[in-house]
Amino acid sequence: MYEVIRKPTIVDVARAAQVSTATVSRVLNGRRVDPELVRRVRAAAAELHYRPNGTARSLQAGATRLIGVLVPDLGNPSFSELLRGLADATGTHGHRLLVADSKESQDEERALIHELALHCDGLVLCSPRLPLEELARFAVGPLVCTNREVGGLSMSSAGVDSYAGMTEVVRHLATLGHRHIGYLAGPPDSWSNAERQRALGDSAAALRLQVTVVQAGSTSDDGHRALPALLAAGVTAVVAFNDLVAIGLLAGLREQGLDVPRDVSLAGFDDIPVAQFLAPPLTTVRLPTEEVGRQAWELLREQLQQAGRHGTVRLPTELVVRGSTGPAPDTV
Amino acid sequence: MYEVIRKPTIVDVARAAQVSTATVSRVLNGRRVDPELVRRVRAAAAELHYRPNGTARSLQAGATRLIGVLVPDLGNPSFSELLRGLADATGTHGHRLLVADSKESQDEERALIHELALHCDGLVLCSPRLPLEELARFAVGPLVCTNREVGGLSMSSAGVDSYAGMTEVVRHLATLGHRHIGYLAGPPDSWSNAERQRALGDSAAALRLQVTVVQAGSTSDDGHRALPALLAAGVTAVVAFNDLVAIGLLAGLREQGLDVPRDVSLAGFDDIPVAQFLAPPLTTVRLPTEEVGRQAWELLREQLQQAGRHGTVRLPTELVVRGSTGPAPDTV
DNA sequence: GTGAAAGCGCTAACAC
DNA sequence: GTGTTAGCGCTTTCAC
Repeated sequence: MYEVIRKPTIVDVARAAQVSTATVSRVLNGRRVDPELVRRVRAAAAELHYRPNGTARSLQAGATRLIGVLVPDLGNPSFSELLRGLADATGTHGHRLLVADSKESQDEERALIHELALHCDGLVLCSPRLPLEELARFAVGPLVCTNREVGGLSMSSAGVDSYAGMTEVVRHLATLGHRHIGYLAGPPDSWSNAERQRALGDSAAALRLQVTVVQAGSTSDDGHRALPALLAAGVTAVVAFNDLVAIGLLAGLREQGLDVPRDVSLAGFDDIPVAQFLAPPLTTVRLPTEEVGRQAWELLREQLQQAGRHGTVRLPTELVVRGSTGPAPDTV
Repeated sequence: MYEVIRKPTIVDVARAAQVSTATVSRVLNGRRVDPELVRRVRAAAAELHYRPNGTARSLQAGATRLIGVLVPDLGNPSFSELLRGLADATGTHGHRLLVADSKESQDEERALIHELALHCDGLVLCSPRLPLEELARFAVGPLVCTNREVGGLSMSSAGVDSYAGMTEVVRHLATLGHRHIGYLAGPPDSWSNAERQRALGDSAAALRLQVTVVQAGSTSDDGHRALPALLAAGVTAVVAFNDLVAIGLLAGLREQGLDVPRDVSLAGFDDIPVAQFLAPPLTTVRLPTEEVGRQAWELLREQLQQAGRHGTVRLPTELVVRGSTGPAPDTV
């Protein structure tokens, strides 16, 4: 008996079991087959350490059961959470995730979308940074964007209502007596950021508040760096693009000997797990990020079942008031 | 001109360009071809919106350029970081990541490994929870484990030197005068946890320190819940399985009116990004997690190039002393 | 330099 | 029930 060097195929199993490849296939896929033959096939497969080739199956089936996911930054906990929701939902339907990180680069994003599309049945683009008209070109296959408006294009969209969330947090701050609010802006290409900034502008106008926008980013370091500009502006409350940014700012304020919320109130977006454990616990707009992932899969599944059937899901946010926001300090 | 309903294949392009499929293939893959034909093929491909089928390519090539990655919890920032390193490294070699989350379940882990293996050229198992002997059965293809000893088995291993890290942090605490140290243990199946606990035991014995181990887990909630047991034991310093757990405990201590580090010193593992922004900033054992991901790819790549060629990489840790550890309180 | 044809490993008609 | 065979879409000899 000679060792098979190359990986055993269904042909090898068939030969060893003295049956046809069709029978092997049937046994492997649980079709009705004579018990004796089942036994022989099973034995041969085990003997040869046979493992079916997924690629060949996919080619034959015309589908890979792979879903491509593109995120701007794998390190951001809020994308991890989305990924988790997505992995969970797709997993129950036997689909797996092909994950790529565009590192906030539009060029990478473009290249990766092209590449992922070759291997996947559908694509989920998380907070894509590419302009809408360019995204439209990829809408040839099943496609869902998260946290990104898609206009009337033939793709689906799942996201949260950032506008309402921001409106709510601004109202909360206004109620506490704050008249000058700072905003630590997120990545310039981020649609969520634009949406939050727009809501802030609208709310501030309606409530006659002053607003100072400082460009930050999406990480704690970005928030930390933004402190000086914020202090110079003389705001009494700050809303950060996300919790990570808020955390960086919080640390900076503490280093300056400023107390939160006595001297400055602070709120974030996301409600990442650590938010509640900070000192003070962070007031934040909770986003159902994991649920966005699950909804994205549902939308994609609809497209998979019936091409061209796209929809939009916008999930509500919830203001979680904790210790980092308080009454505005008395002003002279 | 009728619309092609099914996706256009290389045959459609060949027909439209009046050339053979071989020529189309050559053009697509940048082989030498008559410029005029190149033009025609390009035009036809564009006209038909042709996209090559990645599955067919993979089948023909005998490789998918897909790497399966299994993590116990996608929500844990330290796995995100590893994923990032891995995505980065594999990406530069044209490989993509097939990601699955076992949710800390051994059954899921087993099932997912089987499934991933069908579609991938190689596997990276992050902190696998399955017993070693079972893992060995999967070592038929290229395989790398992270943060897991693999004995003499035919697989590679990339990880950090948890033992040395724990030894260092214990010495640090002993130097500060602590004589009774608490350990918030991680997931029971985690090899890293076992390693850290072993190091703690050894160090404590050498330094004649008392140790109290409290079972926690890997999340902040786990750390938070462990507080009562720890207080009852009367420790003056605590080492947590990871930073997340430490954060939960830190919040709990604060709620009890206890000051860190005046009343209790606290240290974690990982040095996740928020660690430095906490109040007080967290003393922790920094693990080069992203680098572990990169090294895992290098080890896998070696196996891909030459079957059976496995190795082990153990990266050094670094104690980062911040504000959460201080002198032991005077004891009566 | 180009085309015809074989074949990657599997499944699904289709005959028997 | 089981075997034979034709593909799935692509790349790659091998002739020409």
